[in-house]
Amino acid sequence: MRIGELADAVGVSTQAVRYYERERLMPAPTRGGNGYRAYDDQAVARVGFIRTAQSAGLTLVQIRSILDLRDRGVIPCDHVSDLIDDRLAEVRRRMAELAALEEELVQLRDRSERLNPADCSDGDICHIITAQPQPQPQPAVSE
Amino acid sequence: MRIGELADAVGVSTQAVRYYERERLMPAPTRGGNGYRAYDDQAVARVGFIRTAQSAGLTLVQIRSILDLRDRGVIPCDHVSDLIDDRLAEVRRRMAELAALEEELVQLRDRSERLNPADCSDGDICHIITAQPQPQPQPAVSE
DNA sequence: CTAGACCTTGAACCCGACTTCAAGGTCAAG
DNA sequence: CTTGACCTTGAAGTCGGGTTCAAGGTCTAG
Repeated sequence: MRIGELADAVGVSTQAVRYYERERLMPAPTRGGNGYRAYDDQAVARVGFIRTAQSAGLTLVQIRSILDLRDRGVIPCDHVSDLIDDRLAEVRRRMAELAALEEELVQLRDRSERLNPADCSDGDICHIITAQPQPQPQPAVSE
Repeated sequence: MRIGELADAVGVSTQAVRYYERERLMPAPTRGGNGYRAYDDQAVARVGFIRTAQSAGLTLVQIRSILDLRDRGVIPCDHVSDLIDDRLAEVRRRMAELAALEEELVQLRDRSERLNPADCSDGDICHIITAQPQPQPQPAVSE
């Protein structure tokens, strides 16, 4: 199987497959006489695993740590379990942040409906969003 | 007021202030005889506005669009209102995504507790995370 | 007069997961 | 024999919001 077929089979780009190889998530494949990469079904499973793990929100570094264990013959389940727990905690933290942000946005929106734009004085930029006192340097809620 | 005082007053770094100037969120300030930037209270309010808008999750490009209107003498409230609505929709979309991801992770975690690592065959990488059929190329849930 | 705390500039670097570009080699069909 | 679809490599670009580095100039206190 060539790289394009592998990529099509899993639904990723060929560049992504080469990228995984560079990043050592995929082993260097055997090569045909023409220098083309040759893959077997295991490679399909491996790229599939990578994508599934990614869809669970694991980073490529984390996924590589799983694959490294596997390649060294260690059953990675305990490690995977830890990573899932970490990720779950992170997702919940993030959800809480977003919930707080949502509330703030709803308040801003309500305010924008209550206030008359004509009252927006020249002194401030916009009366909907007004500068808050800066207790801690709040680096903003990133995505 | 010099740049360090402005930065301290708002709680940002001096580099961030210069960055806002480069990105045209802050106008080029007047300069003292020594070439130092000189700011007034309006500048403090403006940087404060930027940070507050950022904490509502607006991007610098969006914030600049607000400031541009203001600088051209247009009351930006309607535009701000639209941006807030957009952002709110985005946050809610994101929360829904995260909720789905959370559920997936909980299922994975439950599975990891049910399954015995010893049953993890050599054929797959890890029996907790198994490749799913790939209907649409799922580019993973990004943060 | 010198130390140190400020200020100036431009350029490079950071994160992650790729994509894009450039410049070529290979192979099957017509 | 050419077209076009594949494949190869390495380097660079993308996104956002800055930070870090390098190499200086300025000002104030002691």
